[in-house]
Amino acid sequence: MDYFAEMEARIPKDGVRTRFAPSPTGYMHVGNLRTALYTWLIARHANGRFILRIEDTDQGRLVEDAVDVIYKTMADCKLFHDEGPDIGGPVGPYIQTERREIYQKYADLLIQKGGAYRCFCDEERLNALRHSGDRKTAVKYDGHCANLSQAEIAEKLAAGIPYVIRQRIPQEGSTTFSDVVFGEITVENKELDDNILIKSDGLPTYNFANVIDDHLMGITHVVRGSEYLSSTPKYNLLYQAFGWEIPIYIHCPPVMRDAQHKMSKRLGDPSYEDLIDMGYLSEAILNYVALLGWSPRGEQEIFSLDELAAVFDIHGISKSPAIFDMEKLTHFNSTYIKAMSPEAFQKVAEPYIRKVVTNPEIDTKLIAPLLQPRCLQLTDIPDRVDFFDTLPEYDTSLYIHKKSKTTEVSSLSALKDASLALASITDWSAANIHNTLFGLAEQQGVKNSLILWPVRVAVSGKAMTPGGGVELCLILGKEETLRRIHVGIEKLETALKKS
RNA sequence: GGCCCGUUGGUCAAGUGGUUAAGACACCGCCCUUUCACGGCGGUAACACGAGUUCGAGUCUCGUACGGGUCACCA
Repeated sequence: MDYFAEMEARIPKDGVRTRFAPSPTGYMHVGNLRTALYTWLIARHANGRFILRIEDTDQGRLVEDAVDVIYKTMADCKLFHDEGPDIGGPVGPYIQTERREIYQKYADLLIQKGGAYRCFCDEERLNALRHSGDRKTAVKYDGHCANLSQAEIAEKLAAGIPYVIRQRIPQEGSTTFSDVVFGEITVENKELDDNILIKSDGLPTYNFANVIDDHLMGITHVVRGSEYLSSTPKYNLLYQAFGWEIPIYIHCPPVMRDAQHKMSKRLGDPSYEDLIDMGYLSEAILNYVALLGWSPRGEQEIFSLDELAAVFDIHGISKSPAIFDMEKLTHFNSTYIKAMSPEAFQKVAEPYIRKVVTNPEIDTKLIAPLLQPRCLQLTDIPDRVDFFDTLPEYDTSLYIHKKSKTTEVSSLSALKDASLALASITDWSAANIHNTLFGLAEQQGVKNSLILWPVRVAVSGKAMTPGGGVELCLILGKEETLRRIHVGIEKLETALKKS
């Protein structure tokens, strides 16, 4: 068996195989994450295999540890791959720089078949060519080296002139391909350029590597961004030149920051890691992103990864770009937070609470349940619970609540009564605090809020708190509660004396 | 500029010739309530424009406008 037959023989031919093929940039774009998700979903839906391939052929853009970011993100999102650089597989290597030999052999084969040629043009000539037209019209490669004689080629090779390998595009006819999302697209071959397949450093460009790898790795569904739509005809010509079967194409429209611009790190848009740092849960991000450009049949919006895999249908992917809406993500996030078990929430909330609540006397296990139903992002937490540690300075106008008809005067008397009543509690439990304060209201024949509002303000110093007065008193403990109420009484007395 | 693609409320979107044009987020109002929130109920709001085909068009065709992609030894 020759080299090519051996390579062919390695290709698995058992069902759906998809691949996520990021370049290691050091972070995960939201758009990339969505592509990864869809790719994973297609494989899982079909009980197929999901492959991770690293596209690192651009030596100029190497980023330290960038591959680790990819592994970490994928694992974080539970988008586990079946084959990849770290775990191997039948059609490795899965890192493009380790496949150099393969691309070179196939490029030589393509030259033999007439589908490619060596080009010795230097940068200077190419630049001159590019600027030759009137600035507005793009200039294709002029085919200067397309028809060199064997003798000329041998001579240049012997002289050690650097060269690239270019795709030879047929001058006549047109190329049609079919995309699951965009339908059938036809372009005239004369619109296509003789793109570079192998760079002078010997590494392939995306244009070549993606075709070779997708074929050799047995990829059945090619999922990628719609920016590749216009070069897909060239890839098809490559598949044809090799006599290979063309995969199913699924081009996804971009994720936008607004109607004009793609989301971009440079414009300050958050990457996946940024969103995590902003207190979003990866499950919520994934769920939101799944629906950004794809819609299921029914009206369900909340899906676990497994549920998504079960219902995901590539025909539901939309053609038009979608604008990323942070507010809707936030909605998904709060929904996921509410759905967590109290234990799970306690665990993720703990570090955020402890950022500001350093007093070891305070039990975070009592705080977390108050936070859970009203937490949109985990990063909301510190600002909401900081008062447990130290009572903030506050203005007595907080005691005035129009709806409950509380005033500074009524609050002063409520606090005095509450202070007395609470002081007599021996067993500091939620039930006892509740009965004491509500009993007070009943006994005085006033609305509950007339007592509870001032108590809550006095112990928190805030207009907004997680939980009501009873919960806060319980968490703070008897001593601290009474101390804070006395602070409140003094504040009110001073304020009232002034006026 | 050439080529390719897209266009349903502010946003995500359903819709495949006949619908009161779904649903979700956001927004507004009401209710509940020991605050805010949560929750419940209700509301405002859309087929880019113009021709054509058809008894009938968001759905088909053409054009216009607007927007995007692409035209690298980047992916």
